[in-house]
Amino acid sequence: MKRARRAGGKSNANRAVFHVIFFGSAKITHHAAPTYLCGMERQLSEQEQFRRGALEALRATGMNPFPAAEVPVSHLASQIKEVYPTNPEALADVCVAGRVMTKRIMGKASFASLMDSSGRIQIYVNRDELCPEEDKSLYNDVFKKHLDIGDFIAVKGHVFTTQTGEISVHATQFWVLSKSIRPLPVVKKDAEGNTHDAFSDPELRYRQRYVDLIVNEGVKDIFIKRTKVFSTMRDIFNRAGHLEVETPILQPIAGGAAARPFMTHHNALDIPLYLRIANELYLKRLIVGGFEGVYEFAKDFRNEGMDRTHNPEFTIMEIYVAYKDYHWMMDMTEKMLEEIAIAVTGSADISVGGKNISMKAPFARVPILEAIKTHTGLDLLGKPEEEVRAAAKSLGLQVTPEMGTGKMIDEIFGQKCEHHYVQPTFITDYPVEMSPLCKRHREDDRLTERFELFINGNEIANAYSELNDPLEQRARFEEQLKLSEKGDDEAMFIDQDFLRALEYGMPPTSGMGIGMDRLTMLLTDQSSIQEVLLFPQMRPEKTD
RNA sequence: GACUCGAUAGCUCAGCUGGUAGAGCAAUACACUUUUAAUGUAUGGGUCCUGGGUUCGAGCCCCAGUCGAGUCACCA
Repeated sequence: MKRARRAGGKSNANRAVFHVIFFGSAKITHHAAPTYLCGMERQLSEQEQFRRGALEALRATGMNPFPAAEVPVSHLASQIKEVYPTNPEALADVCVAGRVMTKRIMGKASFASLMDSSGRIQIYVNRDELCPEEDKSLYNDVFKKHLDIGDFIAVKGHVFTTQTGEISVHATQFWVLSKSIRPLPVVKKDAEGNTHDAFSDPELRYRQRYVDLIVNEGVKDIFIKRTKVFSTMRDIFNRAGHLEVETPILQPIAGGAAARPFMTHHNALDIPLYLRIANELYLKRLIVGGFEGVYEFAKDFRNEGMDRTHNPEFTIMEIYVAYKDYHWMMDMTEKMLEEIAIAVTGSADISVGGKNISMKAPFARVPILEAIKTHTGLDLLGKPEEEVRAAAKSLGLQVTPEMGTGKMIDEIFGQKCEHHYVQPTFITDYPVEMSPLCKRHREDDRLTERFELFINGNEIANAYSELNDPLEQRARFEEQLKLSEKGDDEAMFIDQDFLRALEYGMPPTSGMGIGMDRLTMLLTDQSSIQEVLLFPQMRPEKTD
């Protein structure tokens, strides 16, 4: 009953729209009446006033500038361009809908281009075909005067090619779907493909991402590719039988990483809560619980500085697989990244900032102390803290007394080695002090079974053979506590529940986190994280 | 957090030595029935980021602030 009534209402509305548009014919005078300025808190620009005038003028013809009815779209712009060259007869009666992006009026004939989700298509409108009767107001007033760049319209007609060879829709009917009352930046491209008057101010582009997506070619494509990165990775994991899960974002202890958290408060429980900085400890609890492969695309939050590669909220994919080690994880990762690169860019060879990078597996594997030896000549394997400190100083690094061996080695690698690894390289076997959640190396207990993957000099992934000895894990947390007392504000908290879980027993497990934003930056050749986030964090706009 | 650069019309940008605020696109009006950065003619459009100061006079010089970009620091 309810459904039937709704369906009936819809088709009536459809008829009503056609009726008012094609038969309404009030004489239109164009001026910006002051009535619709009443109650506006903001001074309107001249162009906004003209557009509100056009909106009222459309209403004065009896037309609804914001009709409710479903639009009977038959083709996307891209489909028309695809089909026409081989089968033009199939396009004798099409209906396309989209946003008006350009308008060229040439007296009794006009061109406009419509943009839909697939791209642009030109439409051609001829006065006497649109208005075969005496009354030419639909063309002279509605199309020529009240239709603006940015408006949504639909047109019906047949597809043809113009004298200059452009596939176009020869419109015999059109109707307004939604009026735009704010002028859009008009970005033009010339015959040589040069862009003119680009909408390029980064502040405006990020704050008004909707405008950026409309007028800047290629922006949509970055986000389509971003989604492709996620969906390809998800497919690979699902194919392997791993389970996608969700774990808490509000956590009583922000664990699993070294970072300053955002803090919030739960009113009913009257307790502080933290926004997660990682989900590692929760996913490992699930391995304890008997799942053998779990993963999550997790929004993490870190209350730290913002720059070209850091946004306060960002996305990490973490995966944990039981009975595997970090060698297995490297094998899996390199194959996966090759597959994703091909899926997203069409090739395993990608170009990043003018550099050619091969994402073809296998990737190089270099122990961190070997990397330091190669790039500094210093052999730090098994060296006591004082010797490492002296080495760091000799390399011109700032070292403080509270920095342990691990931190200093990390510093040396970061400053002197990291940027050399442009081609994908697994840096392995980090000192145990830097990796409190990672299992000791099976052959050298000063090291851990850990790797970080570097591509284009940036860290993309971080993985371990996970530490599953509950007593050693407790001891490592206690080491962190000491670091914290020494003044390291990033040292980890002790998560007692996580330790309790490990005490029940966790199978040998390998885990990895991949920075999804940075992976997307790499695969879309973007040097700023803001270009791969739809809505990057910004300071609030001033409101007056 | 430090340093550098920037903010002028809807968009992109000029603006000289401190002397009435400029261009292109967009807009408005007219012309133009296959154009495409359409074209031609005419016209309108400004809190020069904000607040102080110097000066007869500030878009421009000085001070403070806001917002953004870049570099560095921080950041597994």
